[in-house]
Amino acid sequence: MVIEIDFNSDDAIYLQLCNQIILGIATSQFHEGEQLPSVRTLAETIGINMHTVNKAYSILQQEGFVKIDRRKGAVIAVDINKLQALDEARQGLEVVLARALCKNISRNEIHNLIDQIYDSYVGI
Amino acid sequence: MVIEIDFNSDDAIYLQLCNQIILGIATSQFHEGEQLPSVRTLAETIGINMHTVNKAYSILQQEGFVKIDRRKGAVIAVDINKLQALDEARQGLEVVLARALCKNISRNEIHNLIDQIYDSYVGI
DNA sequence: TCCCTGTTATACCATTTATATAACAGAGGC
DNA sequence: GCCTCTGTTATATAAATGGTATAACAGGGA
Repeated sequence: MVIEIDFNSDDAIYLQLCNQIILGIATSQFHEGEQLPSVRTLAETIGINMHTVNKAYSILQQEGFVKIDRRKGAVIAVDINKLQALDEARQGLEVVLARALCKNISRNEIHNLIDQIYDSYVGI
Repeated sequence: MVIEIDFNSDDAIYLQLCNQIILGIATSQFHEGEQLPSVRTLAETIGINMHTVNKAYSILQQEGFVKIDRRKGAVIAVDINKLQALDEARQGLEVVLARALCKNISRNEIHNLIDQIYDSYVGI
């Protein structure tokens, strides 16, 4: 999977890294058990510091998307905690929906966006 | 409207302030044309610095939620740019949905969350 | 033994966040 | 005119964050 970092983004590099990898898992570009590049090689590939990659991996581990093994490095291993995941999804949606509602975006328009994005992730 | 700031939050104070006010608009606790407290009084009320409030108001102005008048201060004035708003909503949803999909949250569960949140905002 | 892995520690610099003062200009009320 | 309210602007400071740069350590595989 190609990981792209926008160095002009407002988002921190380690956050973009996290999001890209999560997106990769969601779109089946990364599959359970697959090894991610080592912190040193990925840092070299992208052209950033080792510690920045390490920070991203550590957060992904903490959030239950990978497990880190001293031998193999970071391995995709999604830990499912449905209740917690639902709660986090709700919190994220609340922020997005408040903005959308202010801007006169209808409930249906949001539902349509959801379907579009889900389709693009899982394949139609 | 009561504005609550969590000083232990990871989110910056000015960001929490923005989100609270946007939430207030979405839930009709603030209505078009209503004046927000002056930067000094709101800062005093919350117990933070004037410039922190000023930063939040400036961002809200930039994002098209308020207009700032030297005489009246910040006034709720939502500027509707549907295309841009839809695009921003999509970007926000993409991040939330990627995480949700990884954690085995179904499309229907998301749709239900959307309905719940929308209902809680506009009143059933 | 050598090399690869993550881990840890330290230092450094730039940016961001938040605070603290201070002063300025426009507008409204008296 | 005077006072007071608005936002605006300019500094300065302290703390936290983001990112980089080195270096060294320990575990495991070839």
